[in-house]
Amino acid sequence: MPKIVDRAERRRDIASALLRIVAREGVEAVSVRSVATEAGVSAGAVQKYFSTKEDLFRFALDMTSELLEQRWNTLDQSGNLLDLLVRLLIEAMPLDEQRRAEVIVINAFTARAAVLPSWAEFIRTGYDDLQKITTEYVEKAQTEGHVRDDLAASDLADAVLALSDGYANRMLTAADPAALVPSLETSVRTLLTPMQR
Amino acid sequence: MPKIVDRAERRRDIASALLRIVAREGVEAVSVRSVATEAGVSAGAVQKYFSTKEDLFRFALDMTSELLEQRWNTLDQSGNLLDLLVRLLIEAMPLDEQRRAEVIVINAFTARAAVLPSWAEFIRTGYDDLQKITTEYVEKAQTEGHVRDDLAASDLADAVLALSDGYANRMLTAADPAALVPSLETSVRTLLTPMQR
DNA sequence: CCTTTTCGGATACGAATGTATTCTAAAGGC
DNA sequence: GCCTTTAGAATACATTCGTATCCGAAAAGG
Repeated sequence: MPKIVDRAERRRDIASALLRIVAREGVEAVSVRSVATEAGVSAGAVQKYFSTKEDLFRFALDMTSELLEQRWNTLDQSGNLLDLLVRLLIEAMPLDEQRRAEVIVINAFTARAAVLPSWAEFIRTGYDDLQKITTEYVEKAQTEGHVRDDLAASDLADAVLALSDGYANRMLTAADPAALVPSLETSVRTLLTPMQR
Repeated sequence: MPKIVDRAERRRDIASALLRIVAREGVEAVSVRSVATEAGVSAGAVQKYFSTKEDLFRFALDMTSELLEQRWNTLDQSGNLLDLLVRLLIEAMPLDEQRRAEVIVINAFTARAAVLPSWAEFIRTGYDDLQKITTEYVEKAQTEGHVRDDLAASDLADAVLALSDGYANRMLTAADPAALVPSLETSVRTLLTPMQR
């Protein structure tokens, strides 16, 4: 009896529109109406799928994480763990519009989380998970001898995540973002490569 | 004949109010009215000193840079250049309300710069200056033998700035920001210390 | 074919925004 | 002591915002 649509896909469509706006005009350009226009629907339709603006933002953030994860999973898994880690990091850099949007969205959420306790927990949890995964990754790389083991894996993971974040931020406003990639790679390898080569 | 006030100081007062709001409630809580209330004046007074909201933000950003620079200049200059650099970096971390505000403001501006070309140049120039200064600093430290010289100073400077940025961002939402300081110090020293110790 | 349910467009509304304009109170030079 | 200039409060105004409400259209099962 009812008119049936793929609700999940519709939500992704709308969230994608939000991400495009963020990439092109920034977070402050996001409104229910601007997202609706970008998605080619009315504001009422957006409200149908997201009862509130915060819902919409949360969904877009979740979707961003998933997209990033998907891209990681489809990555070339050959080579040693250090080489793979370097590829993962470069994959996370804002080198095209899609990834620019992701970085900007994550930044925007971090900024909000710095000030809204409820969001802080959300972001912190995500970050802690990432830190944990990275630490385990580094530990494995250490046992395989591709990463120095004279420092704690968790400290190295912190450093790697900070480097990743810092370079990503820098690339957002750099005249030629891609030009920073070699520097990123050098930094990570320098930090992680075992000594006495 | 006229009523006379210290115009420059008044502007700083108002900009400080903005920074306090940013630290406490985030950038989206900043409006002409909220800043006026925080500064204890009317919205009309704020308009008297800043013709537009963007002027106000720009001034606050400039002031932030100056505050940071001032703090650096009053820092203990003893010890070798690597130790001093580590102190500089820790000094830039958001470990109290004042520095939290600075980091959040800079983040907010970077986010805007990623999307508004006119702001991009502003931020980029500031970043390029910082990169240049840091590079010169690293070069000096290299000639004094406190920093490894098997890598280009400019790459090391990039890495240091990225680490600084990344750790600062992380601390914004971390449950215990100060707990990350040792990790930051270890990372920087590991990256910069000459080999064969 | 008709009825029921959902889709999604249109409109309404109060709050908040940036900015322009207007007004009055005060301060210092003549 | 008056007069000019400025500080800064008050008010006004058009926009935009998020959200609530209401409506017609379309689709599928009976």
